[in-house]
Amino acid sequence: MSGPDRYHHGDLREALLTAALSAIASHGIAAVSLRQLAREVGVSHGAPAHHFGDRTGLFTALAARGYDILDERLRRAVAAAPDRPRARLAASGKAYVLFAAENPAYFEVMFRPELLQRDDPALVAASRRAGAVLRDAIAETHAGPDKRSLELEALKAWTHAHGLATLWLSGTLTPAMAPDGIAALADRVFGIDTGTE
Amino acid sequence: MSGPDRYHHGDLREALLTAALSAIASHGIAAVSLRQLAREVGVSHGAPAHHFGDRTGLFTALAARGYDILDERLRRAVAAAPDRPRARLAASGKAYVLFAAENPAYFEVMFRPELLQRDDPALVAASRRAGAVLRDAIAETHAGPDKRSLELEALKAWTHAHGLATLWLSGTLTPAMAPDGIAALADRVFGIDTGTE
DNA sequence: CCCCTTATCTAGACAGTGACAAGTTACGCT
DNA sequence: AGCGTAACTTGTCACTGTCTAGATAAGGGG
Repeated sequence: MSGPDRYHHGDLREALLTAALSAIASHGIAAVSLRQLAREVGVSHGAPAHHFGDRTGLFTALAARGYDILDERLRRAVAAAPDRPRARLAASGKAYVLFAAENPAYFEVMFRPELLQRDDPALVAASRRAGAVLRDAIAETHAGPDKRSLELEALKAWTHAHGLATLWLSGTLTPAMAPDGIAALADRVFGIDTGTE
Repeated sequence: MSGPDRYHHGDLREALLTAALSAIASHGIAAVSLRQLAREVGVSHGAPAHHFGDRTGLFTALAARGYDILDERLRRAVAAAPDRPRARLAASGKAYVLFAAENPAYFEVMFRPELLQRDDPALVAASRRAGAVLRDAIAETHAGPDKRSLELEALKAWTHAHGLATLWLSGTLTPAMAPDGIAALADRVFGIDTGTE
């Protein structure tokens, strides 16, 4: 019962998720089909439905996992940054962009609401966790309890990082704009001093 | 030959484009099918292929049209803004976000590279035209010929506007972040003085 | 007026898809 | 040992994009 062709796969859910991830990375999210994934994993075309119910169920599970990874990346970046508020903010912005650049498949699925079940508990929880990191990093930049302006600063930082990430991933940025890679570009955009300016 | 059921549609290409636009707006881009569009327009399922060749051909034509509208919006905003460089820059950023908010279907299709033929001449030309407006608005904010820093400022403004637009459209922004609509939010993010701060 | 070229559209077929329903197999617990 | 249930298979349905060959209309010489 340990043969490769046993009835029970053993860890089909995990196998499907990783297969989906690499399929998105190599052929784009639109080209991912449940049947193809099932074929790659060596399972019948109806099997995925048991674990994810739906096509959106699979993508939702992937997105939740993506938020977890992003969360961890942000926390590490903030912890490693110099102990100055602005530096922490810039570090988290850069970490956000780098996460997107290094995990395009996760990032892509995370912001495609039509492919997600947005009220899925796991997804909502993971998303909240990651969002809190960014907001905490912002909170340090403000001494006073000006909540209104704090929210605005958080939003500015988020939109900035998100815009850079999506434009980079969509391939819209010309090579002239990013001659030395996304990391260096993020440094410049977020005003991180690398000695080049 | 002016009956509603004549063999030649007369303006099938245009009819398909507008049908696609409203279909995207109401059911999302993933739910748009060539066959459904053909059905709505009252034409056989193979007819669209003649005008667009491909599913991506239709979306490419839509995207090019979107860039033209964005171009015009940006030009008008810059022209109407106060004659101070920073004000023009903020106005163009706001116009970018408002274009996205008011034309979600166009905006969505414009930044979905997997649905587009990115080397289509009409698309490339329209995209270049719109991009030039933003860069010109930036150029005015810089007196010196510091090309490097100019490119950076243009990129910052673009990523900022693009991030805000995509986050707004994806529905990721919580209502608490934008209690008074996207226009007011854009004002705050771009630092346009509306008397609230 | 007829013919022929060209653009436009129809009709049929094919492989592939997501979803659903019903049946089959194996695991785990008592 | 037996049984409940989770895991998976098999078959089917309506639908999709794309390809093909054929039908129809419009227009321009002769």
